[in-house]
Amino acid sequence: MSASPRTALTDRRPRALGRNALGSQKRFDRRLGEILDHATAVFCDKGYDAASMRDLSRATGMSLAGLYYYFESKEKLLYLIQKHAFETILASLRKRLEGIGDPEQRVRLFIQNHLEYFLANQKAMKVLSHEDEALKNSYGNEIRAIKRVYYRTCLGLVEDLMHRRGVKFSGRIAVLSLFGMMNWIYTWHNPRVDADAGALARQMSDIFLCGLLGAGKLKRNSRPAQ
Amino acid sequence: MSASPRTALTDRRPRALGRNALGSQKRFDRRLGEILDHATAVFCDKGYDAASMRDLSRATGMSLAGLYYYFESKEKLLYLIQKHAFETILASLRKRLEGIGDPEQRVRLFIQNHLEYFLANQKAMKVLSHEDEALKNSYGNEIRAIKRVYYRTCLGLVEDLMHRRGVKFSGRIAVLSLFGMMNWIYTWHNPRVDADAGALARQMSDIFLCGLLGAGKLKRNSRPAQ
Amino acid sequence: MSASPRTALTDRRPRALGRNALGSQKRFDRRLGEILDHATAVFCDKGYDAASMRDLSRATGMSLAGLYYYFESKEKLLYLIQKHAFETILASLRKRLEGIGDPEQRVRLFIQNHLEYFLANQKAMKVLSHEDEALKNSYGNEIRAIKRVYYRTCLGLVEDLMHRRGVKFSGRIAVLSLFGMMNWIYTWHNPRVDADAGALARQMSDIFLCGLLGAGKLKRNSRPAQ
Amino acid sequence: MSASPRTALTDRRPRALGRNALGSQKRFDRRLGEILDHATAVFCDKGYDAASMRDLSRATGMSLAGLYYYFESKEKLLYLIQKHAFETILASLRKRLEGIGDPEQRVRLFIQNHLEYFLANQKAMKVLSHEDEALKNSYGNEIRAIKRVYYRTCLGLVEDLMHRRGVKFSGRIAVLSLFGMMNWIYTWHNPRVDADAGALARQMSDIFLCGLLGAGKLKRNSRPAQ
DNA sequence: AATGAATGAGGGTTCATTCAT
DNA sequence: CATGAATGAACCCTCATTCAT
Repeated sequence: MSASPRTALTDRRPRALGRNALGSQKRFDRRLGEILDHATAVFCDKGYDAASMRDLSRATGMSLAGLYYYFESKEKLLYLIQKHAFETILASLRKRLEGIGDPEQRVRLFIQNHLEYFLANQKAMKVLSHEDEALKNSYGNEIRAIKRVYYRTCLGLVEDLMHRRGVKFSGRIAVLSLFGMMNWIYTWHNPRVDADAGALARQMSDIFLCGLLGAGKLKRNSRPAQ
Repeated sequence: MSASPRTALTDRRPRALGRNALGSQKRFDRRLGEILDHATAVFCDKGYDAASMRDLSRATGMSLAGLYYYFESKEKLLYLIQKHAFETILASLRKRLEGIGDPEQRVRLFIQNHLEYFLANQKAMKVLSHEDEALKNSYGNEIRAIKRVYYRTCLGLVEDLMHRRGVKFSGRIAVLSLFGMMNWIYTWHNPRVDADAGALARQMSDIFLCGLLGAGKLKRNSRPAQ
Repeated sequence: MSASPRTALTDRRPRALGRNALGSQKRFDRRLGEILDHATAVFCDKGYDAASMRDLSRATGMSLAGLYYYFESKEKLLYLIQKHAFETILASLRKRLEGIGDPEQRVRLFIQNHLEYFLANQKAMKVLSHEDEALKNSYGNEIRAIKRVYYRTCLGLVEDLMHRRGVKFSGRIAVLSLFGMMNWIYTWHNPRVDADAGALARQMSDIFLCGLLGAGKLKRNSRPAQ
Repeated sequence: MSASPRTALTDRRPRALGRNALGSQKRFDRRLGEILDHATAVFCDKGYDAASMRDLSRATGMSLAGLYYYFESKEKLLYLIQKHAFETILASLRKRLEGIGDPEQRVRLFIQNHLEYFLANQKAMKVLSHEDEALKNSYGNEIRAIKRVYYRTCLGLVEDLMHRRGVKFSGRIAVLSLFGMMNWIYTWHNPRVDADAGALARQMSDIFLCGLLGAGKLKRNSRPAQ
């Protein structure tokens, strides 16, 4: 995570920056990214609620009070982790979809993008999937808003495809089933045993697309449930 | 939710209970079941780690110390909830599978059984799905053992079906994808908006079965991963 | 302990006794003695404060509430144990001193009586020695009163002896040193390794008597402290 | 009471402390020593088991949580108190024995050292004597190891003396009787009534030495028990 | 830029005890 | 004669967070 571009994850710089402003800001963000990485690992292992700031202090090698120089609360840490993951995956998706016209290809691309990021950032994605309800109030609202955008993007792709193929099926059920297939991975994927992101994406795409297109041609599913 | 046999709970009580009247045993189990139900709701809402015994005390209307008369620890509560859910769903599955021979029907039945129980006991099933790693040591091992049995049952059904249809696909990926589709439901299902268990089961079965059988006939999936 | 004579250890019989009164009282006292024995063992092993009524319940095989039929409180249990021990040892001492005139023999007899009871009732005596300050208020006062009688008895014997031999030494220091020697035994005596009560009594008597009579003839101890 | 080296306490703190300023270390140790002193008083008055961390919080004027910044557990507190007492008394003993050759003088010096420390640190010594079994596992083992060294030192002095004087007596019984005499003091010594350490040491030394040397010349004790 | 020291609130759990039966 | 069920108070300990430095 710390390697990816990150621009001003937080604006909570405590005091006016002198002539060294730019370098200082950069250093701040680098340190912050490192902490975020450690926090991701700890939240992944113990769960957000069970993880303590002391665990984080130990993991980062930074003092308890030092952490609060970078983050105003434990909640904010989770918020930053989740926001960063969502924004990165969304940005990557948008770039990849540019110039791709074929609706099936676009859905396959969505799945591939999701799984590649998922397996390359398993810990962050587990935290994203598992700590879905941990954030309350404005932090939570902001994350939920991004999530909705992501969901709707997928829904658009799927409905596009169904429309082109003359298939009738509940887009909501289809998309949420797809997310289930993909996000559940964090509960079982073992890198030493299971296929890599490319193979996994192909298999899940095949199941999902054959399933959706096949099911959509059966009589009973021809009226989409709301 | 009906209670587990009393013997499981007696360890921490001052002395072994010998000659309980039958009525007393029944009353004990009824009270125990009520508490378990409240605990399920609380664990569902706040998550196991974030839920406190004081929350439970409030929810049940029983004193904090009173709870410990029925349960020796918070962990044991979660254990009993998860064990009960798994055992009930497994027992129901076995009964339903009796006398059904058609492999596709058997897979459909598995899905239907899972979703019916899932939606009829949403809170318990969220606790089962979401608190998968919360239990440690022997409690955790016991639950994981039941879970493995359940997983293997499903794997058997799916592999049976693939074999009959001459389909090649990784059974592991197929089954885990199916579980993902189904278990993810707890994150989105809204009884006022979404279809009921029967309809949902039909739709997911269609996607999964069309998907699996279709995908299994594509060239690239003809060699099962690992 | 239950084998020794015990007359109405408690008068807390809950209701009027019918025609079966005497037998009932006997049965009550027998049961009570059994419980007292178990309590002695538990207090000895864990210490009075660390021992819980649940420990006692377990040890006696009686329900928690059942214990309270025999004893009104945990404190009363300790009180009864200590009182019984002191009264028994005092009664035995008085009997043995009857008809013995020689002052040295009388002191030796005191030591022998103390150590015989100590080793025959090690657990009770550890509870007596170690939980010296655990009892408060009236229970504590009563025990302290018996203890004072016991102490003064010993002091009388020792001062008698010193007087006869023309020895000057602080009786208080002498007697309290003797009690220290004897009571400390509970911290080290191992029945499989150490001598029995008779031998031990002889050795301690020799040390104490030679010591007191020898020391009392040195110049510097000839003015007793206070 | 001076504090133990900080390293012993750092385990539970969020991260290993590296570059503490020397002044900081000193301040920490001073505070730690103050708390240890208060804890000693509280453990002395109520007993280790009956004393609560809240009692300590009250006695020190520090918050409950604040105490845990200095000590990781109640048990560790007792451990530090006992260890400090034993190590101080042992160090003092070794210094005093240097250059003293006469066996009798060496035993007298042992007694004097013990009683001087005992009366100068009555509370700590009561905690040492009375809470002998409270510490379990590794803490307990460590304290027991120091205690054994102390015991054997004394045994060596006493056996030396007996050998020089041609006296036969069980060294074990002699030494343990001496410890009994001395350690029992915490149950009765009243500074306003009783002699000071010097006088007490002289009296006890006289009793013990006259006793041992006298008893060792009586016929019956000429074969040492075990 | 980061820390040591400290805290109020709350965590899970156990306590001695009671009372209707 | 003895119990099962229940409780308020207290237990030891950890939490996220702050603030002077």
